[in-house]
Amino acid sequence: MAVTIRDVARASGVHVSTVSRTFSAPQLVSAETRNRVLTVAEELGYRPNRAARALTTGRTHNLGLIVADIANPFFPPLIKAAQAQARERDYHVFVADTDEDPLLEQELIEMLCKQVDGVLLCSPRLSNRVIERLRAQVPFVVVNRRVKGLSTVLMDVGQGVRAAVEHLAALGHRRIALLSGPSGSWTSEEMHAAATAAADESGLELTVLRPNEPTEQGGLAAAAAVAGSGATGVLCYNDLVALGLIEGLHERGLSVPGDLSVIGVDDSLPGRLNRPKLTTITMPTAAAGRMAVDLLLAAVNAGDTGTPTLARLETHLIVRESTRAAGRVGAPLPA
Amino acid sequence: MAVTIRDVARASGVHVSTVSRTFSAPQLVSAETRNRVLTVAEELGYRPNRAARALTTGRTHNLGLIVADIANPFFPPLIKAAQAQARERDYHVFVADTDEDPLLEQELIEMLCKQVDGVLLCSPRLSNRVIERLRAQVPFVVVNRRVKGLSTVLMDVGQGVRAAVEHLAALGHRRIALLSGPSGSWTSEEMHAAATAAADESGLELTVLRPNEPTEQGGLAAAAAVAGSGATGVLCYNDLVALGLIEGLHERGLSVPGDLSVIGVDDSLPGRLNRPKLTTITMPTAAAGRMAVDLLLAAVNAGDTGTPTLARLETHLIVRESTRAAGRVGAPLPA
DNA sequence: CTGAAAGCGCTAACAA
DNA sequence: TTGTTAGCGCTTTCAG
Repeated sequence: MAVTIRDVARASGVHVSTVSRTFSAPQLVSAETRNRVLTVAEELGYRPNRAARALTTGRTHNLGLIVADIANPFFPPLIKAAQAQARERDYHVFVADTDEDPLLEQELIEMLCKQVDGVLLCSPRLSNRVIERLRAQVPFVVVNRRVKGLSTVLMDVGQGVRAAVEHLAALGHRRIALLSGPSGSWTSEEMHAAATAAADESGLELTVLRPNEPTEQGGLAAAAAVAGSGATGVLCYNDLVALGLIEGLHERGLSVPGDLSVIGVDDSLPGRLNRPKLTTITMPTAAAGRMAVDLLLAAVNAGDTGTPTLARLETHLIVRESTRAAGRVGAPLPA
Repeated sequence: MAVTIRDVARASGVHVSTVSRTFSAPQLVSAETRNRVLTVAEELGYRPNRAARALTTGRTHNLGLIVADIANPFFPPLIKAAQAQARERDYHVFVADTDEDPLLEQELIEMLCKQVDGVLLCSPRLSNRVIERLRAQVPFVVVNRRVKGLSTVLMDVGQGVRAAVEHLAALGHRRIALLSGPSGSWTSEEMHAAATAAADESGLELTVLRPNEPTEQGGLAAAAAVAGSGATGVLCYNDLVALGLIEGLHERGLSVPGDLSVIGVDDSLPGRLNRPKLTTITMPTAAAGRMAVDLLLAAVNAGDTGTPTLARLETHLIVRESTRAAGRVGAPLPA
């Protein structure tokens, strides 16, 4: 086995508790001994064993990050930002993928919770009831979902959706469609509510098509329904769905933005690289990841006494090339 | 604090060691007591504390997974597969992102190694020397890099590269370019070697442009050089670079596949969704992730006695829409 | 088959 | 400022 605190104590001629202090409360140790211990520790390649430390302190310095699908391009920037932020705070993060399965999600939380100080739940599919039961075991922070009493990071997709609907209206579209996401998705509900209200205000006719898988297949599968709906502008649950839809429309001889305008959500890499470049709603995933970690750490440190924080992050419409004035095939791109 | 083994022991009227056995060596406990303990444990919601267990057994049942950039679409499928496989084996995985920084990579390994039974290094940028020093601390398995004495999963990109070069030759291209990747990348070296050999065999003139950032920016930045090179066929380090290159070529009024044929590597989501759909070399990332976990677990269980395994996974050329016969603008797609 | 006891590596009172 | 002493939750001999 590796070098322990005892080896360092022996080699530097002090008691283990002094070595311990050197690392966890350096100011309680004289500069002289501290330096000696540090030198010896360095020479021996000593690293405190965090698992052992966790046993006495009750703090593992680990976080759990649970996402529905790592391969969905929405998540990687969030994961990346979260683990970077965590590392900055001297925390490590377990990443687990639920495959969009609520049961697996719950099981993962229960498996992980003994090993972490807190869990970050991203767009969870779990029912609020279950989440509230689980929170007795471990602090949670939730991203893109509202759970009473929990700190939350929300990406205010409604904002972007309103802008998107207005954008479509300004381009002269009269009938629009919304390809919503999986049931249980907070984001999808928000989009629905915002789109309904905004369509109403702009006097647009809105068709809601749902539910759809949050993948390119979902979009592809919805192409027929969209084509049959008479809508000329489509707002999709995410970029992948939008891209799949464009593909499916293409197969039917319909062009984007020539025949239909399509808008995605996420501002993901595939959308940015697509041709036509996808008009989309930004989701500040990296910022959300960082913020969620900070809120989680705050919750961890506050114990049960802390008041939950609600962070609302702005989203924006980014107009690119997949939207265009209605009914004028070949018309120039909007300025 | 949560419910411990002691609570279960008390509530079921047995000694803690019996409870312990019930979970870690059930066959040593009579069916009757076992059931009683299990029932009580269930009722109390008891979960063994893995950190405490690790202290005595020396096994954390955790793995570390270190990648250069989570946001690079090459990695998410690998991460997803690895953590799924690990969970299957009752392991959890820490995911850490090095931002392509060798120093950070080393630091992460050292921070993590006390908490994990083994580390999965994906396309590491670390020098072999450092890796060999570190392996004294913790078992490693390496993906897409050869390190003497370590179990390794290699995606045999050379195979795909040869097919790609032959494909280009068959399409009538005479001058081709290779946009290689970052220095220190094993994959890039392999591509270089294979491309050189294959170009030679096919009588093609090969220009190597390097190094390039493994991102769309890298491809974008290389567009001028590619345009100036006189090559009509380009093989890129990965799909992102290829997509960036296509973009940059476009800005210069050059079309793909009309004027130039472009091939990527990875078969990533953005490449599949791009228009033209990218001709690319598959990288079996999911299979690699699963296999790497199994090799790592084997190494963990074998201790120092095990012989390292070398797994070579096949790669293939997938011809899609970004390649076309040379010099015949507007010619039909190849069958 | 079960209990007792020691100890994994570390921290946290408490004394000195 | 440092050493002493007790554990944290669990496994693992060793007896019984």
